[in-house]
Amino acid sequence: MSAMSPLARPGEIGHTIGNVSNGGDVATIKEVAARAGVGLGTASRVLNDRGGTSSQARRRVLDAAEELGYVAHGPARALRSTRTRVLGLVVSDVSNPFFAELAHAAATAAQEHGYALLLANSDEDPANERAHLKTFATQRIDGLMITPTGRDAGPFASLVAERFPLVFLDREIPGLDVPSITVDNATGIQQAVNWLAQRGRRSIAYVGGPVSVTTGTERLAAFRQSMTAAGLEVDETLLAEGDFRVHSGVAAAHRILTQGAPDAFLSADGLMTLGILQALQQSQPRAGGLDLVSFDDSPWFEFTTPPISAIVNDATAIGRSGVTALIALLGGGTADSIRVPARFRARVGPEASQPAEGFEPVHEKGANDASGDRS
Amino acid sequence: MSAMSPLARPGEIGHTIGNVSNGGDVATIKEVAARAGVGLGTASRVLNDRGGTSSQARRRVLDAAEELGYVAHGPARALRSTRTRVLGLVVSDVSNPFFAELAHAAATAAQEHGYALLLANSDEDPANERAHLKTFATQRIDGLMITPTGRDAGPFASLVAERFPLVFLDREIPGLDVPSITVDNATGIQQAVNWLAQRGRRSIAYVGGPVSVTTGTERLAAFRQSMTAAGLEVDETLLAEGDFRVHSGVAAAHRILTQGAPDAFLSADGLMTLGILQALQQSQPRAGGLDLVSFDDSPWFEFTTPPISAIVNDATAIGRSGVTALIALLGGGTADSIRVPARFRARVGPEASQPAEGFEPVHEKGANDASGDRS
DNA sequence: TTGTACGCGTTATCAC
DNA sequence: GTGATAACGCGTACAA
Repeated sequence: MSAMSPLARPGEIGHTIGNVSNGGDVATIKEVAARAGVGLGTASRVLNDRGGTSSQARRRVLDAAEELGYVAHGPARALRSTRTRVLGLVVSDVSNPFFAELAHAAATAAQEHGYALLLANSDEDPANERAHLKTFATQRIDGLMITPTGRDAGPFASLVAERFPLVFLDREIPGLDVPSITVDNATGIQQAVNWLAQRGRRSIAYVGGPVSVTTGTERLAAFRQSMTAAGLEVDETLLAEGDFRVHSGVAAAHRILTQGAPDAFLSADGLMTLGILQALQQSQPRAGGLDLVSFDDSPWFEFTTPPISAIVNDATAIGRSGVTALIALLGGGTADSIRVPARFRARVGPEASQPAEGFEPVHEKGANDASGDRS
Repeated sequence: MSAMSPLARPGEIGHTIGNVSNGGDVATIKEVAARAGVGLGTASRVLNDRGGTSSQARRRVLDAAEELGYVAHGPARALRSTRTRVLGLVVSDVSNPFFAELAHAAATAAQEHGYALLLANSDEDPANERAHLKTFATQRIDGLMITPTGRDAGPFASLVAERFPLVFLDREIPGLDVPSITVDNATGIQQAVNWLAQRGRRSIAYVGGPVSVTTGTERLAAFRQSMTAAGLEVDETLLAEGDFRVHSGVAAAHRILTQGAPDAFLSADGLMTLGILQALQQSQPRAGGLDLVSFDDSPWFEFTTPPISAIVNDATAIGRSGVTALIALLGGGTADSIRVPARFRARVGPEASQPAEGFEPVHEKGANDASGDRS
């Protein structure tokens, strides 16, 4: 059945995608050339828009391609050109809203540049990460974006040595000269701490990420520094190291609440924030209230008790910028590392009514424009 | 530089992934064979674990491959075998938590079966969908999973005619004989409506999805039927059609609240639920309270006012089952359509204290185990 | 401007 | 058990 199936519209995909169940009998460029009555080279030139062809031949080739439903054979093309038009994205965990938004942006941007996107989740396991890199290597992706797990340069050393197009997203590996698109952790944390300090909070608990990744270490360092700068003391018993997952937030908060009585919690990531919230519900409400601040924003932070203030981490910007940087690398150029700005979004309940000046208040009903309505 | 870069560990990916910036000088199977002192066929047989080789030759080939850092060339392999070991997933929008979880499960399952996963977002636009199918076709994916946008069989007709491995996820195209993994919309909605009825709610507003997709129509039909079965009347002014995005939930709720005074809202998807919640905050709280129920669960539903009850839509099961079905198709077998069970999770605030019997109460603090802590 | 021949890396089919 | 060799679909240098 090399004829088009009756239901298929001309120019549609369809029969051209088949390769397994059927005989893989898709029109080849050779057949297109034959039908157009031209040589193979001419057909190739026309289909790749490379000029040097008579408009007559061009017409005939395009018509033939249309009629046969020709779709270029990527693997064959890749074999010749050493380019697959496929990018790879290894993310910690797409089911984390931050990475989901990042993946959405990256996929869209890749598509805009004519690239397909292979997705994989490391789930914070270096073994998974290695396996995915191997898979991607076999697929011969043209470039790689990754949120690296761990601080080990090993898995990337050879890529760097070969100057393979590589971009780190959200995190980086210290000492490796690889373009990275990261958020401005320090400023974000600092704004949050300052805001808490202005509100009179003095005993601030901090639930950080794993020190094995830069987002873990940078945010923790920023917290310490910001506390000192604000004239507050860091109580080591109010510090916990989580793993960017919900449960670690629960556990951390429970432990902290056992050992002390903080008047605020600062969390290094959205999922742990959820965990902290769960733990808080199970504890006695503190007189004087308690502020909760999260790295990573979510639209529902507005609706909890207490409302959750956030350091807005622009995943879309990181995803898009990552693709842009990678495309530059692919073109043989260079790409600079980028620090995406973070901005603090204060949210307070109706009872605590004096807003600290200089911060964006969002507790008026309906003033929330970043409502997660994206598409 | 066909020698291994010094930093690379043996067996690591690395230089084998390079193909653009460097000369693409990766060890080929031919070089492996030469170094092992065997023929090309023997090398291929060993590297593909196809037996029929002496253990001696086997050893030599594996050693040579290790030393050269050989990684199979997927495109070349695909050219010959007509199999890419790549699956495609087109999802409505990965930044929607439901689809994010689905994508996570699908990617993991694919990896377990030795497949890579191409991801794309249709963003509910048929034009995007077509473009992605075209891209996937060019890449010669082995099989496709998709949450179809619209009811038009056109884009899939030729795939079906060719018996191309195809599975619908979450939705389906009526009249098309394609295995689908969908949730049991009817039962889920029915449980929700019954629960609301038992709580004495009589004026229930419904914010549905677009009627252009089966999740939109099925859930709406189930709502009407369940209302009737529960002895309740459907007030047409309390019905709205949204588009599965936040803003449509806001708009729908505003319109409904202008025209009537429902004592409950039922939403066909998690994002619209968020929108409804936003709208509710801007309106006068209703005496007697108001129940909010959402198709799709989220861990934070526990913490809002009012708490949000949910019809739990198991995205992980859908994603995993989709891959399983696709793998069966790839093996030349058949796959049955599956209806994943939905279960209702009631959540009520502390003030409304008489729980309806027969439903799972989750408002006790800390009883929430499905806390979104996945990885 | 056009057609032809070669080779990309791999697997499958043969004789040996 | 093993090693040549043909083919997969395509881009391109080269000849015409």
